[in-house]
Amino acid sequence: MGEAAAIRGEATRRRLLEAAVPLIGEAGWHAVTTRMVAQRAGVAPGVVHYHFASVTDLLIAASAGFTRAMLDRFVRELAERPDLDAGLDWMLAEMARYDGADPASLLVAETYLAASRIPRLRDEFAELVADFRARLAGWLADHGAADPEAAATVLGAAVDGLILHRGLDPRLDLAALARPLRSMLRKE
Amino acid sequence: MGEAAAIRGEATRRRLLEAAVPLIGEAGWHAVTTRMVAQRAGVAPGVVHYHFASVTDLLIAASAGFTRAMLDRFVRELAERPDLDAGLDWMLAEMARYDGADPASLLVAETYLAASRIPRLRDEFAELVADFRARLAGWLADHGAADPEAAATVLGAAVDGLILHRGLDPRLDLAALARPLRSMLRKE
DNA sequence: TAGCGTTTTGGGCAAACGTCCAAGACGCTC
DNA sequence: GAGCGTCTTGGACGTTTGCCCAAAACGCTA
Repeated sequence: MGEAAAIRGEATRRRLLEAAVPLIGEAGWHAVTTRMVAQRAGVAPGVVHYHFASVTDLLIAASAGFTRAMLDRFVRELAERPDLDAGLDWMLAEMARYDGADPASLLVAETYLAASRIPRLRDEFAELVADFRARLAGWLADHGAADPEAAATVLGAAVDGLILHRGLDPRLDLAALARPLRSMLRKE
Repeated sequence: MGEAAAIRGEATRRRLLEAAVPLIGEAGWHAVTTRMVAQRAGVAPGVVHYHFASVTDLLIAASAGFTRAMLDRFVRELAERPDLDAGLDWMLAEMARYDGADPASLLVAETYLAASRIPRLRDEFAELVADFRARLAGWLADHGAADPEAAATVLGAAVDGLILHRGLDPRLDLAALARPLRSMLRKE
């Protein structure tokens, strides 16, 4: 049988996913079309519906995959910071790499919205975020933060919110936020 | 001249805006169509392009108008709270009224995203949010909060972020967040 | 009542959409 | 080289979109 063809097909599938990721951010979830994805992936338009049942299916797979990898990397790198202050500073520096209008930031925001209308995506995304929050709370607890569960919730929400706000005003000074965040985590 | 006609026309224009507001939240910015808005407003499809140059124009006017009124009310009611703790509790209670999947929450999120792609909307929305942040910082300063500028930024971002997160998990306990937020605002 | 300015109507138009499909291309086994 | 399974192609289909426009409706003035 055509084993090489199957491998090549898998590569095409992956290229479609990789092409879809920046497009969701650039054009918006609803504005991504089959032809758009196919063109950026360098394949014929019809190939999308060979590998995916629908455009929505492709977008769900692409956005969930990207977000999962992103959060994973975030938590993994955070774990390497020695204490709360270093972790906080790293988080703020990490966020400074995104201006809120880049494809990665926009993809996450688009996925939040799409999730509110696609149950399957909401379930998957909710699990991702809950897992992220739990791991963040664990790290906070391990490093002596006060009220780690609630603090992780506020911190996680603030990260998403700040990314949105930076889309409106990229000059927003993230480093200046270290002080109030530190107070929040300080015990007693 | 037809003065009554002009008044009636203005009423129709307002009805189109009012019809567009929930639709942006329900269907999503890109999914709102002329015929959809016209039907909900109870008018013929063509009337949209009589009162607005384009669908995008209508959506910009509708979303900006709604957001402005919402933030205004928020700041006005917050000003009535006597101290930081009462203000914080009120904010959390206010947010609990939205489950993150209601049209109002979704409209705000949709507007953030649309703003990233429509310069005119971004400018208008950025001004709204900056003004809100400044007024929130003013209230915090008046009531003795530490680092009011930075705290207002974190607080404002956390509100938006929490609304997004509640769309994924409506059971998220907002009242439990009062403690870390209080710590953040505490002086010293 | 006739004329005028404004608003409203409902259908028409080209363009773009998601999806499908018959035909071809490719690599593999006999 | 023939046959087979998988992947790829490019165009066709019906639907829906934003926008436009001639005609009708309306309230007003003269």
